[in-house]
Amino acid sequence: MVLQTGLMRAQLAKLTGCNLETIRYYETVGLLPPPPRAANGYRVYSPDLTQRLRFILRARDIGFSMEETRSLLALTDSGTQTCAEVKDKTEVHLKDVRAKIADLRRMERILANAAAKCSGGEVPECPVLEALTAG
Amino acid sequence: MVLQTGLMRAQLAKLTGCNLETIRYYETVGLLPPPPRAANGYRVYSPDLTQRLRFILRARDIGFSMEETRSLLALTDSGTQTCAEVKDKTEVHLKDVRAKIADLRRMERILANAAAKCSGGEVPECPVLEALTAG
DNA sequence: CGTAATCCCTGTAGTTGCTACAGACACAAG
DNA sequence: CTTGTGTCTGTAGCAACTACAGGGATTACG
Repeated sequence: MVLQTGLMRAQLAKLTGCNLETIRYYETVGLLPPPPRAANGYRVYSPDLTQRLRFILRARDIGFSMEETRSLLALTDSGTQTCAEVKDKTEVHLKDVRAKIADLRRMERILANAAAKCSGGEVPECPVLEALTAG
Repeated sequence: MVLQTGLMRAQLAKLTGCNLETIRYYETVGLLPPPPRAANGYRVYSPDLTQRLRFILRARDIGFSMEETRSLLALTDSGTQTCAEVKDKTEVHLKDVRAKIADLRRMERILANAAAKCSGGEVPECPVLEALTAG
C-alpha cells in the first residue's frame, strides 16, 4: 500500500509514539477529525493531522485532561469563538501551565538534590516530601 | 467532633482540594498508609499524611501515573532500596521531569504569544499548533 | 430526652481515558 | 490461490478515580 499524500494509521502511530487504537479513539471522541479515506476505506492522515495528534499527546503527557485539551485545540479551530473568549481561555490555560511549571521545577530541584546526595555509599534521608510540599 | 492531633477526612479533603473519596482510594491502593483511628472509628490524619497527600496530588497534576508516583514516594520511604536503585530511579524521574518542563515552556510561550496577539479586535489566526509541534 | 441533621463508615457501581481483542475485509508475495 | 500482514468495525477490559447506597455515631434543636 503506497500513498503519496499521507500516512496510514500504523505509520502515524509509529511516528508519534501513540498507541494504534488511541488514534481511532481520539477520532470517536472528536479530538481528531475523521480523516479522508483511501479507495479501500483506509484512513489517510495528512501532515496537519499528524501535527494535531502530536499536540494532543503532549498535552496529555503534561497532565491536561481531555476536556482541557479539547479547549486548547478549540483556540486554533478559529471562527467558532469570539476574540474575547479566546483571550480569556488562553489566559486561564496560561496560568495553569505556569502553575504546572512551578510544581515541576520544585520537583526537579528536589530530585537533582537527592541524586547528588545519593552519589555516596549510603542511602540518604531524602527530604523529598518536605522540600516539595513546602513553599 | 474535636480532635487535637489531626484532621478528619473531610477536613483533609477541603484543605488539600482533593476529592473526599479519592483519599480513601489512595489508602486502598497503598499510596497513603492506613491512618490511625479515633475511638469512634474515624480516620485521623497527621500533618505528615497531609503532606504526603499533597505530594501525590501534585504528582498527579503534572502528569505522573500512579505507579510513577508510587515510585517517587518510595524514594522517601527509605530503608527499602539500595543507594544505587534510588539514584537510578531518581535520575530517570529527573529526566522525565525536565522533558515535561520543556513541553510546558513551549506551551507557555505559545499561549502567551496568542494572548498578546489576541488583544486586538479580531480573532487572530493563532499559530498554536504549528509553534507547539515544531521544535 | 427524642429525633432530625450531619458526618463518618463500608462496599460497590459508574465514569473517564485509554488499550486490547475478535471477526471480517484488503492486498502483496510466493 | 493461499498465506501473511494490515486495515476495518464493534466491543470488552483496565487504570484511576468519583459517586452512591445503606448503616452507625455525634451535634443541634425543641
